[in-house]
Amino acid sequence: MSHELPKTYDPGAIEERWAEYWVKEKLFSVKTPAQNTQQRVFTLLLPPPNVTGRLHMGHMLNQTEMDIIIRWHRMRGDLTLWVPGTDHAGIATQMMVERQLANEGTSRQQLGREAFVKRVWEWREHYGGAILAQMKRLGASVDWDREYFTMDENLSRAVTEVFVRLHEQGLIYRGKYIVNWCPRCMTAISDLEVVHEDYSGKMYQIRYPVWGEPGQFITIATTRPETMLGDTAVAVNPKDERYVRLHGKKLMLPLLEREIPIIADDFADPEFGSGAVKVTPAHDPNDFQAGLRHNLPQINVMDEQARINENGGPYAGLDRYEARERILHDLEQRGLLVGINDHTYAIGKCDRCKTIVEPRLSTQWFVKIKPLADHAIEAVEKGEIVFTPANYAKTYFEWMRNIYDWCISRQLWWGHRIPAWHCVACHEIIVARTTPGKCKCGGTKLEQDPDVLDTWFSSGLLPFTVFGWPEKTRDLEVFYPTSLLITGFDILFFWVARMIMLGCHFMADHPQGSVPFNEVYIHALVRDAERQKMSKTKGNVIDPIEVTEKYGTDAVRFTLASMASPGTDVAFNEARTDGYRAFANKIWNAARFMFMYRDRIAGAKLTDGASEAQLNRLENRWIYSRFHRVTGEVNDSLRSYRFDEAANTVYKFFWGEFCDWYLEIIKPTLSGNEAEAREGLTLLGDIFEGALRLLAPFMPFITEEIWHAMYVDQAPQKSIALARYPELEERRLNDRAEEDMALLQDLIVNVRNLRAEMKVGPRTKTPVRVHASAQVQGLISENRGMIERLASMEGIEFVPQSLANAPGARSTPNFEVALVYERKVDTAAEKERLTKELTKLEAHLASAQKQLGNQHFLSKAPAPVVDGLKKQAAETQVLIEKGRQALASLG
RNA sequence: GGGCGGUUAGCUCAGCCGGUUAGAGCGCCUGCCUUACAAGCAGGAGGUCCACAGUUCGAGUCUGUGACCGCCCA
Repeated sequence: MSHELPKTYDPGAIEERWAEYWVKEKLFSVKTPAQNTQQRVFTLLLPPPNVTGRLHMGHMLNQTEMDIIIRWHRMRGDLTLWVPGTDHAGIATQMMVERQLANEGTSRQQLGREAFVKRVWEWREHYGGAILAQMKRLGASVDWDREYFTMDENLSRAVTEVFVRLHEQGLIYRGKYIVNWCPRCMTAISDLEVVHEDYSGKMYQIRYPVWGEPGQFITIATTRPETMLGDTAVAVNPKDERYVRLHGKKLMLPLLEREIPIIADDFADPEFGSGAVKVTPAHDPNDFQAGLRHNLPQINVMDEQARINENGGPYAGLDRYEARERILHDLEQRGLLVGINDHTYAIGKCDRCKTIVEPRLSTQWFVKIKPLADHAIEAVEKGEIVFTPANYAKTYFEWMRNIYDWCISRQLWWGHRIPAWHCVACHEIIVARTTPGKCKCGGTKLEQDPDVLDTWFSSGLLPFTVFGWPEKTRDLEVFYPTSLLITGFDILFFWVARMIMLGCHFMADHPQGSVPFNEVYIHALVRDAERQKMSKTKGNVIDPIEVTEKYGTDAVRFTLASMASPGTDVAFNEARTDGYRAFANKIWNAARFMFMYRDRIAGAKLTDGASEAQLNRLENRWIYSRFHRVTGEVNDSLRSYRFDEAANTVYKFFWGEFCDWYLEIIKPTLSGNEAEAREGLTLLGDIFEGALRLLAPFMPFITEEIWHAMYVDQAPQKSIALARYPELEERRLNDRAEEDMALLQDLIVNVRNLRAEMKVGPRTKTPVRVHASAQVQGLISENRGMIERLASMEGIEFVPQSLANAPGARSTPNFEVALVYERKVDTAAEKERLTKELTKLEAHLASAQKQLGNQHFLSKAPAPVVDGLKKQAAETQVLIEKGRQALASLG
């Protein structure tokens, strides 16, 4: 087996190969476990992307976080299941296919319902689920054998079952209410699917003549004058003295010249406008309520495309905005339009197509939500579900406590058809699991309700339906509740809240608890580098596949992980990705370094495990200690979903300690005595292999490639993803080694620093003088070779006298060091540097002394803080003295 | 109108339970193609932690007020 790695890291050359391998080998497939399985279980459900969707950065962030957590759990030995799937996405998909039909010069109406639905299925066969293919390429370690689609037969059956049961329990009802109506999609939509926007429009003042009292008017104000065609009253506040004399009288509705009553109702605000308000029960939710209170007729004046219908008299057939113009014109002619002023108000738009929503009276199906919400609130209050970041629980409560019934019917053709049948004879409605044969009245002509269900109705059931509910399956027993949900805050209400409500309701008797997941991790939005929301119209959308091709999947994943700190949005910055590609390249070259020595040293092996004998060397004790400390930190960070911390910790360790220091230190060992070189290389292999496992959840591709290459014959597992994740081993921690190493690094950096300042050429080796305690001298002597090489120097002379005022010297609390070099120090520059440093030190000492002089501090602050400050003050004092001497000696 | 979040280096962001001299990446400056890596190495500059007031022995961190930016809900 050849271990030649190309000189430059080329992600394109390795990633596709491993991505295919993982899928082909079914490495992440999980079979239904046997009855007696004791393994800890970790389950995650992929928030199903729309079947119409293309992968965007938000998905990639979401999936990266999930994959890191999943790979981490799997490597920790859990039975780890990640279930993928897609959502049929009612409106979105229907729109997509309708657009296609329009291009072909036809329409769904011309096709008819059955043919249209068939057409959508065909569309799905050809184009659906592109996103899952992209996920495969990105290496998401999901169980592809369990892939679902929300319209699958079994899932659809479960949807019917849920609908019927809720109906039986009185939690689903049908009725005529004001709903948000999208005139373009020609369907009702839920409150959540309406986005509110400020709109600079006009407010119109219109006079309504008092019936039978010529010359008397009430003036009302409205932003939607066209709805006056449906007015069935005008309301005034009962306490409003201006109108007391008109109570019980009637008005003439202008244009249609209909008689409408004046009603007294608190909802008319005396402070607003004239204090009188028109009441249109069929086209405004507040008016609808008022209409019910006063028994007013409801006159619907618009059809499903928001054109004025036959109730609009002469305006019938006009679009709502044409009608507005005509009505204003006619009112003006009659002298009834008495004012127009600018007015900014909120309008609702359809989330999907941005058409202005029309509140409209129509018959729909609703879920009575309060009983469901109560349990869902309780589950979070009791801590059965924990939110991270915690403040999202507050947002959740806020919404759940002010929740309205959920309109679940949609006037679409693509989706789960409502399992209700209407008897043509007696209009009875029969809700049933299967098509009923006949009605109670004996009628056999039954027509299924034409509506389909809100897409979120079915996705809200997924945590249990993907495991076979309503059957009592073994999967359900083992995998429900899922362990964690990772998702964006944008679907907190759409999806997360609904899953909790439906899970708590339908899984109430589940032995492991009814909640659909025990934890929810909410991540932020991915924005562009300028913090702008990515959008097609702005043209600032970063295509994850494109950046992936440019920098490699591992680099993009690492970027997202390292920027995913909770609470703030991710401003995706390609410069960062470029930096992490460099990191991947660093890992790559460190591996090449290791393989180079394996080829060079006779009989060398990388995977024999570490030799304890090697631990007599400081650098080895140090790197083991560091590795285990870092391992502990990474595990802690992942436990609390601090992907950013985990990524940064592992990055700093690998690059800043392992590569920059350790590899440099061991070079002579590796090219020296053969036996020692062999041992040294084995130890290097041990550390490297551990580091690869530590990195694997973040960068699965490059670690997989190098890991396999480390084994001469065959790796112990089919994938590094199946190896064990590193765990902190206390016995490897070595404070002493870390302190000693820190001191030596400090010495080396100081010498490098002096060399740079005195402009010593890189090839010139300089001797140094060191003044230090006997103990420190011992440490330096033992590691003389390392120090000389890394600091490009030759010869260390220990001197008894202080070097503080020697030219070109550096002082630290542990040692003083000076270069022996004939070139003169740049006196002016050195003076400046010393002065600056002294100022800093003095300020610091002053503040330390002030605190130490404070009795309250001494008595109240914890001992380690006081001792630390004392030690530090003493050291600072010494450094100041040395600095002053040095400054004085410069003249 | 109600609620939530943010403001730290030129840029993008960390900074955990208040505790020693506030960190990283990118960018910038200086010197190096040192046989793993120039996508690199070594060294360096760069901060009134938005403002004010308070709590505290001690505040980037906690509290209040204000300014600015953003988000969600109505």
